[in-house]
Amino acid sequence: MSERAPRWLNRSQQHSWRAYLVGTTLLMDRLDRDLRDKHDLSLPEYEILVRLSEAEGHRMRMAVLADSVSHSRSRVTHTISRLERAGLVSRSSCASDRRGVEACLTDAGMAAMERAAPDHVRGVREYLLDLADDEDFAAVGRVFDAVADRLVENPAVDIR
Amino acid sequence: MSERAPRWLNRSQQHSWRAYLVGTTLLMDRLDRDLRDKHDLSLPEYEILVRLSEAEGHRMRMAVLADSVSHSRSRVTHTISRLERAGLVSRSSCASDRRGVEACLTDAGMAAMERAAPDHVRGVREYLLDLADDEDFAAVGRVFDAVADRLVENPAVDIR
DNA sequence: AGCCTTTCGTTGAATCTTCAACAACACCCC
DNA sequence: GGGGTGTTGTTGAAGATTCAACGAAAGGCT
Repeated sequence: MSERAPRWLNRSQQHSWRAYLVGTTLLMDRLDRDLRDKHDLSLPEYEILVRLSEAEGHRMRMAVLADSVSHSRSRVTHTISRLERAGLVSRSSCASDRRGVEACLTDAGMAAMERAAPDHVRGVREYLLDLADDEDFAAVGRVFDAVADRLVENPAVDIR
Repeated sequence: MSERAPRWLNRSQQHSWRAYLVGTTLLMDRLDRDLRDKHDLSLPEYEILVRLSEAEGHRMRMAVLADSVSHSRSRVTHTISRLERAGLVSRSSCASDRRGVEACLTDAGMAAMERAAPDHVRGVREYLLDLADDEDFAAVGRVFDAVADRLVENPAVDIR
Protein backbone atom coordinates (compact mmCIF):
# COMPACT_ATOMS: atom_id res chain seq x y z
CA MET A 1 0.00 0.00 0.00
CA SER A 2 1.63 3.20 -1.13
CA GLU A 3 1.45 6.13 1.20
CA ARG A 4 0.37 9.19 -0.72
CA ALA A 5 -1.38 11.67 1.58
CA PRO A 6 1.07 13.18 4.05
CA ARG A 7 0.41 12.19 7.63
CA TRP A 8 0.58 15.41 9.55
CA LEU A 9 1.59 15.53 13.16
CA ASN A 10 -1.11 15.25 15.77
CA ARG A 11 -1.68 18.04 18.22
CA SER A 12 0.62 16.71 20.87
CA GLN A 13 3.41 15.87 18.45
CA GLN A 14 3.14 19.26 16.85
CA HIS A 15 3.38 20.92 20.21
CA SER A 16 6.36 18.88 21.33
CA TRP A 17 8.17 19.37 18.06
CA ARG A 18 7.84 23.14 18.22
CA ALA A 19 8.80 23.25 21.86
CA TYR A 20 11.90 21.26 21.00
CA LEU A 21 12.79 23.59 18.15
CA VAL A 22 12.47 26.84 20.02
CA GLY A 23 13.75 25.42 23.30
CA THR A 24 16.86 24.14 21.57
CA THR A 25 17.41 27.43 19.78
CA LEU A 26 17.16 29.39 23.01
CA LEU A 27 19.24 26.91 25.00
CA MET A 28 22.11 26.75 22.53
CA ASP A 29 22.13 30.50 22.10
CA ARG A 30 22.26 30.99 25.80
CA LEU A 31 24.98 28.47 26.54
CA ASP A 32 27.01 29.90 23.70
CA ARG A 33 26.57 33.46 24.86
CA ASP A 34 27.49 32.60 28.42
CA LEU A 35 30.68 30.88 27.30
CA ARG A 36 31.64 33.76 25.05
CA ASP A 37 30.95 36.42 27.63
CA LYS A 38 32.78 34.80 30.49
CA HIS A 39 35.38 32.65 28.79
CA ASP A 40 35.87 33.78 25.22
CA LEU A 41 34.91 30.40 23.89
CA SER A 42 32.08 29.40 21.60
CA LEU A 43 30.05 26.32 22.45
CA PRO A 44 31.56 24.30 19.57
CA GLU A 45 35.04 25.33 20.64
CA TYR A 46 34.31 24.32 24.20
CA GLU A 47 33.04 20.95 23.13
CA ILE A 48 36.18 20.29 21.20
CA LEU A 49 38.30 21.17 24.20
CA VAL A 50 36.25 18.77 26.30
CA ARG A 51 36.73 15.92 23.85
CA LEU A 52 40.46 16.53 23.75
CA SER A 53 40.68 16.71 27.52
CA GLU A 54 39.12 13.28 27.77
CA ALA A 55 41.38 11.67 25.20
CA GLU A 56 44.56 9.81 26.06
CA GLY A 57 47.46 12.19 25.86
CA HIS A 58 44.97 14.97 25.32
CA ARG A 59 45.27 14.41 21.61
CA MET A 60 43.01 13.18 18.83
CA ARG A 61 43.07 12.66 15.11
CA MET A 62 41.08 15.30 13.28
CA ALA A 63 38.64 12.83 11.78
CA VAL A 64 37.92 11.18 15.11
CA LEU A 65 37.37 14.55 16.68
CA ALA A 66 35.03 15.56 13.87
CA ASP A 67 32.99 12.39 14.26
CA SER A 68 32.81 12.73 18.00
CA VAL A 69 31.15 16.12 17.80
CA SER A 70 29.33 15.37 14.53
CA HIS A 71 30.80 18.30 12.69
CA SER A 72 32.18 18.34 9.19
CA ARG A 73 35.91 17.92 8.81
CA SER A 74 36.17 21.29 7.25
CA ARG A 75 34.44 22.83 10.20
CA VAL A 76 36.77 21.13 12.63
CA THR A 77 39.77 22.27 10.63
CA HIS A 78 38.62 25.87 10.95
CA THR A 79 37.70 25.53 14.60
CA ILE A 80 41.05 23.97 15.46
CA SER A 81 42.82 26.70 13.52
CA ARG A 82 41.12 29.30 15.67
CA LEU A 83 41.92 27.42 18.85
CA GLU A 84 45.51 27.04 17.71
CA ARG A 85 45.75 30.76 17.01
CA ALA A 86 44.50 31.31 20.55
CA GLY A 87 47.19 28.99 21.89
CA LEU A 88 44.73 26.46 23.32
CA VAL A 89 45.55 23.62 20.97
CA SER A 90 48.53 22.58 18.91
CA ARG A 91 48.76 20.48 15.79
CA SER A 92 51.25 17.74 15.09
CA SER A 93 51.40 15.30 12.29
CA CYS A 94 50.61 11.72 12.98
CA ALA A 95 53.38 9.12 13.15
CA SER A 96 51.53 6.10 11.81
CA ASP A 97 49.62 7.79 9.01
CA ARG A 98 51.41 10.56 7.24
CA ARG A 99 48.14 12.11 6.05
CA GLY A 100 47.00 12.36 9.60
CA VAL A 101 47.02 15.32 11.92
CA GLU A 102 46.58 15.24 15.63
CA ALA A 103 45.17 18.08 17.63
CA CYS A 104 46.61 18.31 21.11
CA LEU A 105 45.40 20.34 24.05
CA THR A 106 48.02 22.74 25.37
CA ASP A 107 48.36 23.53 29.05
CA ALA A 108 46.64 26.83 28.39
CA GLY A 109 43.86 24.95 26.61
CA MET A 110 43.39 22.58 29.50
CA ALA A 111 43.32 25.51 31.88
CA ALA A 112 40.78 27.39 29.78
CA MET A 113 38.58 24.34 29.63
CA GLU A 114 38.78 23.79 33.37
CA ARG A 115 37.97 27.39 34.00
CA ALA A 116 34.93 27.29 31.74
CA ALA A 117 33.55 23.91 32.75
CA PRO A 118 31.95 24.80 36.08
CA ASP A 119 30.10 27.77 34.62
CA HIS A 120 29.00 25.76 31.65
CA VAL A 121 27.72 22.92 33.78
CA ARG A 122 25.91 25.37 35.98
CA GLY A 123 24.18 26.69 32.86
CA VAL A 124 23.18 23.24 31.74
CA ARG A 125 21.65 22.64 35.15
CA GLU A 126 20.00 25.98 35.45
CA TYR A 127 18.50 26.12 31.97
CA LEU A 128 17.73 22.46 31.55
CA LEU A 129 18.32 19.83 34.21
CA ASP A 130 16.82 21.72 37.11
CA LEU A 131 13.66 22.32 35.11
CA ALA A 132 13.06 18.74 34.16
CA ASP A 133 12.10 15.69 36.03
CA ASP A 134 14.89 13.07 35.91
CA GLU A 135 12.70 10.56 34.17
CA ASP A 136 11.76 13.07 31.48
CA PHE A 137 15.37 13.92 30.88
CA ALA A 138 16.23 10.25 30.61
CA ALA A 139 13.55 10.06 27.92
CA VAL A 140 15.31 12.89 26.07
CA GLY A 141 18.43 10.77 26.18
CA ARG A 142 16.68 7.72 24.79
CA VAL A 143 15.07 9.69 21.99
CA PHE A 144 18.25 11.36 20.81
CA ASP A 145 20.30 8.23 21.16
CA ALA A 146 17.92 6.68 18.68
CA VAL A 147 18.10 9.73 16.42
CA ALA A 148 21.88 9.72 16.43
CA ASP A 149 21.99 6.01 15.69
CA ARG A 150 19.56 6.40 12.84
CA LEU A 151 21.39 9.31 11.27
CA VAL A 152 24.89 8.00 11.76
CA GLU A 153 23.92 4.75 10.11
CA ASN A 154 22.53 6.64 7.18
CA PRO A 155 24.74 9.67 6.81
CA ALA A 156 25.03 10.09 3.07
CA VAL A 157 22.38 10.83 0.52
CA ASP A 158 19.46 8.47 0.91
CA ILE A 159 19.29 5.73 -1.67
CA ARG A 160 15.51 5.63 -1.51
CA MET B 1 25.40 27.46 52.48
CA SER B 2 27.35 28.66 49.52
CA GLU B 3 27.88 26.21 46.71
CA ARG B 4 31.52 26.23 45.71
CA ALA B 5 32.50 22.88 44.22
CA PRO B 6 30.84 22.38 40.86
CA ARG B 7 28.27 19.64 40.82
CA TRP B 8 29.12 17.57 37.77
CA LEU B 9 26.54 15.61 35.91
CA ASN B 10 25.96 12.04 36.92
CA ARG B 11 26.54 9.24 34.47
CA SER B 12 23.02 9.16 33.15
CA GLN B 13 22.71 12.92 32.84
CA GLN B 14 26.03 13.10 31.07
CA HIS B 15 24.95 10.46 28.64
CA SER B 16 21.60 12.07 27.92
CA TRP B 17 23.14 15.49 27.51
CA ARG B 18 25.65 14.30 24.95
CA ALA B 19 23.06 12.27 23.11
CA TYR B 20 20.92 15.35 22.91
CA LEU B 21 23.80 17.46 21.60
CA VAL B 22 24.91 15.14 18.86
CA GLY B 23 21.41 13.96 18.03
CA THR B 24 20.25 17.53 17.61
CA THR B 25 23.25 18.42 15.48
CA LEU B 26 22.67 15.47 13.19
CA LEU B 27 18.91 15.97 13.06
CA MET B 28 19.04 19.66 12.21
CA ASP B 29 21.75 19.13 9.63
CA ARG B 30 19.77 16.40 8.00
CA LEU B 31 16.44 18.23 7.90
CA ASP B 32 18.23 21.28 6.55
CA ARG B 33 20.03 19.34 3.88
CA ASP B 34 16.88 17.57 2.78
CA LEU B 35 15.03 20.85 2.42
CA ARG B 36 17.88 22.43 0.50
CA ASP B 37 18.34 19.51 -1.83
CA LYS B 38 14.72 19.02 -2.74
CA HIS B 39 13.19 22.42 -2.22
CA ASP B 40 15.90 25.08 -2.18
CA LEU B 41 14.93 26.18 1.29
CA SER B 42 16.93 26.21 4.49
CA LEU B 43 15.29 25.00 7.67
CA PRO B 44 15.07 28.53 9.14
CA GLU B 45 13.56 29.79 5.91
CA TYR B 46 11.04 26.99 5.93
CA GLU B 47 10.05 27.73 9.49
CA ILE B 48 9.41 31.32 8.66
CA LEU B 49 7.22 30.35 5.74
CA VAL B 50 5.26 28.06 8.05
CA ARG B 51 4.70 30.80 10.62
CA LEU B 52 3.52 33.17 7.92
CA SER B 53 1.22 30.57 6.41
CA GLU B 54 -0.49 30.18 9.76
CA ALA B 55 -0.96 33.88 10.36
CA GLU B 56 -4.11 35.79 9.47
CA GLY B 57 -3.71 37.30 6.06
CA HIS B 58 -0.44 35.36 5.75
CA ARG B 59 1.33 38.36 7.19
CA MET B 60 3.23 39.18 10.37
CA ARG B 61 5.15 42.00 11.90
CA MET B 62 8.88 41.41 11.83
CA ALA B 63 9.26 41.47 15.59
CA VAL B 64 6.43 38.98 16.12
CA LEU B 65 7.93 36.70 13.53
CA ALA B 66 11.33 36.94 15.16
CA ASP B 67 9.91 36.06 18.56
CA SER B 68 7.91 33.18 17.20
CA VAL B 69 10.99 31.44 15.85
CA SER B 70 13.29 32.78 18.58
CA HIS B 71 15.71 34.36 16.17
CA SER B 72 17.29 37.78 16.45
CA ARG B 73 15.63 40.61 14.58
CA SER B 74 18.68 41.09 12.52
CA ARG B 75 18.62 37.47 11.51
CA VAL B 76 14.99 37.66 10.51
CA THR B 77 15.67 40.80 8.51
CA HIS B 78 18.33 38.96 6.52
CA THR B 79 16.24 35.82 6.12
CA ILE B 80 13.23 37.78 4.92
CA SER B 81 15.45 39.68 2.49
CA ARG B 82 16.57 36.40 0.96
CA LEU B 83 13.01 35.10 0.79
CA GLU B 84 11.91 38.35 -0.77
CA ARG B 85 14.65 38.13 -3.37
CA ALA B 86 13.38 34.65 -4.15
CA GLY B 87 9.84 36.00 -4.56
CA LEU B 88 8.39 33.96 -1.70
CA VAL B 89 7.63 36.84 0.61
CA SER B 90 6.91 40.54 0.20
CA ARG B 91 7.37 43.41 2.59
CA SER B 92 4.93 46.19 3.25
CA SER B 93 4.98 48.89 5.82
CA CYS B 94 2.57 48.73 8.64
CA ALA B 95 -0.46 51.04 8.74
CA SER B 96 -0.82 51.53 12.49
CA ASP B 97 2.85 51.85 13.37
CA ARG B 98 4.99 53.68 10.91
CA ARG B 99 8.15 52.04 12.17
CA GLY B 100 6.64 48.65 11.54
CA VAL B 101 7.14 46.30 8.62
CA GLU B 102 4.99 43.35 7.74
CA ALA B 103 6.23 40.29 5.91
CA CYS B 104 3.60 38.70 3.73
CA LEU B 105 3.64 35.31 2.06
CA THR B 106 3.24 35.53 -1.72
CA ASP B 107 1.34 32.91 -3.70
CA ALA B 108 4.67 31.50 -4.80
CA GLY B 109 5.75 31.39 -1.17
CA MET B 110 2.62 29.55 -0.11
CA ALA B 111 3.10 27.11 -2.96
CA ALA B 112 6.76 26.50 -2.05
CA MET B 113 5.83 25.89 1.53
CA GLU B 114 3.06 23.46 0.59
CA ARG B 115 5.41 21.61 -1.71
CA ALA B 116 8.06 21.28 0.96
CA ALA B 117 5.85 20.44 3.91
CA PRO B 118 5.09 16.78 3.17
CA ASP B 119 8.74 15.92 2.64
CA HIS B 120 9.74 17.82 5.73
CA VAL B 121 7.14 16.10 7.87
CA ARG B 122 8.20 12.77 6.50
CA GLY B 123 11.73 13.57 7.61
CA VAL B 124 10.61 14.54 11.09
CA ARG B 125 8.80 11.21 11.36
CA GLU B 126 11.53 9.14 9.86
CA TYR B 127 14.43 10.64 11.80
CA LEU B 128 12.63 11.29 15.06
CA LEU B 129 9.02 10.37 15.72
CA ASP B 130 9.15 6.86 14.34
CA LEU B 131 12.15 6.10 16.50
CA ALA B 132 10.67 7.26 19.76
CA ASP B 133 8.00 6.00 21.97
CA ASP B 134 5.08 8.50 22.15
CA GLU B 135 5.49 8.91 25.87
CA ASP B 136 9.20 9.65 25.51
CA PHE B 137 8.52 12.23 22.88
CA ALA B 138 5.91 13.85 25.08
CA ALA B 139 8.62 14.09 27.72
CA VAL B 140 10.82 15.91 25.21
CA GLY B 141 7.98 18.36 24.77
CA ARG B 142 7.63 18.93 28.49
CA VAL B 143 11.34 19.43 28.96
CA PHE B 144 11.75 21.98 26.20
CA ASP B 145 8.57 23.78 27.09
CA ALA B 146 10.16 24.39 30.45
CA VAL B 147 13.45 25.41 28.88
CA ALA B 148 11.76 27.89 26.58
CA ASP B 149 9.75 29.34 29.43
CA ARG B 150 12.84 29.72 31.56
CA LEU B 151 14.89 31.37 28.84
CA VAL B 152 12.18 33.62 27.49
CA GLU B 153 11.53 34.92 30.98
CA ASN B 154 15.17 35.67 31.41
CA PRO B 155 16.42 36.70 28.00
CA ALA B 156 18.88 39.46 28.80
CA VAL B 157 22.09 39.35 30.76
CA ASP B 158 21.60 37.68 34.09
CA ILE B 159 21.46 39.98 37.09
CA ARG B 160 22.93 37.33 39.38
C1' DA C 1 5.03 71.20 23.26
C1' DG C 2 9.66 69.29 24.54
C1' DC C 3 12.59 65.83 26.20
C1' DC C 4 13.89 61.23 27.39
C1' DT C 5 13.62 56.44 26.83
C1' DT C 6 12.29 52.45 24.39
C1' DT C 7 11.06 49.85 20.39
C1' DC C 8 11.35 48.85 15.49
C1' DG C 9 13.76 47.26 11.64
C1' DT C 10 17.85 47.80 8.82
C1' DT C 11 22.71 48.02 7.64
C1' DG C 12 27.47 46.53 6.88
C1' DA C 13 31.31 44.42 8.85
C1' DA C 14 33.10 40.56 11.49
C1' DT C 15 32.65 35.89 12.46
C1' DC C 16 31.37 31.26 11.68
C1' DT C 17 29.84 27.47 8.61
C1' DT C 18 29.25 25.14 4.29
C1' DC C 19 30.74 23.84 -0.06
C1' DA C 20 33.67 22.35 -3.89
C1' DA C 21 38.10 21.46 -5.20
C1' DC C 22 42.41 19.81 -4.14
C1' DA C 23 47.13 17.49 -2.85
C1' DA C 24 49.01 13.90 -0.22
C1' DC C 25 48.90 9.61 1.30
C1' DA C 26 46.97 4.73 2.32
C1' DC C 27 45.01 0.57 0.74
C1' DC C 28 43.91 -3.03 -2.34
C1' DC C 29 44.29 -6.01 -6.02
C1' DC C 30 46.34 -7.58 -9.92
C1' DG D 1 55.43 -2.32 -8.18
C1' DG D 2 51.80 0.10 -10.56
C1' DG D 3 47.27 1.62 -11.21
C1' DG D 4 42.77 2.60 -9.34
C1' DT D 5 40.02 3.92 -5.43
C1' DG D 6 39.08 5.82 -1.08
C1' DT D 7 40.53 8.56 2.95
C1' DT D 8 42.65 12.53 5.27
C1' DG D 9 42.93 17.20 6.09
C1' DT D 10 43.28 21.80 4.13
C1' DT D 11 42.02 25.79 1.39
C1' DG D 12 39.48 29.83 -0.18
C1' DA D 13 35.26 31.52 -1.64
C1' DA D 14 30.32 31.70 -0.90
C1' DG D 15 26.73 31.65 2.30
C1' DA D 16 24.55 32.42 6.81
C1' DT D 17 24.57 34.48 11.47
C1' DT D 18 26.02 37.67 14.99
C1' DC D 19 27.24 42.10 16.48
C1' DA D 20 27.35 47.09 17.04
C1' DA D 21 25.64 51.13 15.41
C1' DC D 22 22.09 53.65 13.53
C1' DG D 23 17.71 56.48 11.92
C1' DA D 24 12.99 56.71 12.59
C1' DA D 25 9.02 56.58 15.08
C1' DA D 26 6.26 55.61 19.45
C1' DG D 27 5.29 56.34 24.26
C1' DG D 28 5.74 58.50 28.66
C1' DC D 29 6.43 62.37 31.55
C1' DT D 30 6.33 67.14 32.96
